[in-house]
Amino acid sequence: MNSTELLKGTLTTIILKLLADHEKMYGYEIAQKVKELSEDKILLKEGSLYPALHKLLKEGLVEVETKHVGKRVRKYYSITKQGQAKKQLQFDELQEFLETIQHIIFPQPNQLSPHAK
Amino acid sequence: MNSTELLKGTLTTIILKLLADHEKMYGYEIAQKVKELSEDKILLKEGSLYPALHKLLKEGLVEVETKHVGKRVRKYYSITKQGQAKKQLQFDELQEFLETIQHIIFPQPNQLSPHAK
DNA sequence: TTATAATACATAGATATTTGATGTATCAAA
DNA sequence: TTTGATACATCAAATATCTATGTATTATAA
Repeated sequence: MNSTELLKGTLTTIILKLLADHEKMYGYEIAQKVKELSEDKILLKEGSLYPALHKLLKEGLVEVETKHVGKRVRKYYSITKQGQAKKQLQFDELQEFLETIQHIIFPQPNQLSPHAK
Repeated sequence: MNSTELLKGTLTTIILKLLADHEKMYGYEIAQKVKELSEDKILLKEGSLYPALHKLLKEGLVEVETKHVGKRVRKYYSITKQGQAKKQLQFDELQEFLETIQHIIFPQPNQLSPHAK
């Protein structure tokens, strides 16, 4: 019931967003970026991240390229055209959801509604 | 992967919020209210609502009063003092989460930051 | 030099939430 | 009298994420 619950449904959206912005990133890098951008509030666990990436790959929303750095392997992921489209869909959905939830939970009238019902 | 995923973790927050505002409501009424407030975007299913109410009851966050309307039974729920406190905690968590997620996903500078990084 | 932490991948089992399906029953309206 | 709305309820299934665990490399600190 900590805020990790709230994360559900947003993980792939976040990943697609980062890949849309960065053109290629590897798993560990994504996790670090999320940590950084969220100011340590969202800590992606490997057990969430890697399966999510594999799923995105299977769905054709990202593609992967393996690189060897020293003796280490890095798997760079990049977003596909399909992934871009999916990202947009998820953005719209998320945007709408955020508005809806704020509408319910924090019903302060916004800038343009002088007479809230 | 529809927006119902996004709902996870917010259901009890929504219920507590409505009960905090309305002092007593019965299940069906809650479902209708959510439907109304969300403009038909969030449709609470019975299979989600009733178990959630039962759980809140068991945790002492709400209390219940049975009323008979004609031959029908209605169970009116009201929020407890504990529930109020919990609601506040969840509000704070949600608020923070919404800010964080918007920070990641929709990084447009808001009204008061002329020089976004 | 050796232990520890960070980097980098991976998977399996446990957990929790919600949905879908199904059930009972009352009441109002067509 | 049939349909739809009201009003409760529960269970099996689906889904997503986390915890825990594992392997291995590299850098840093002791």
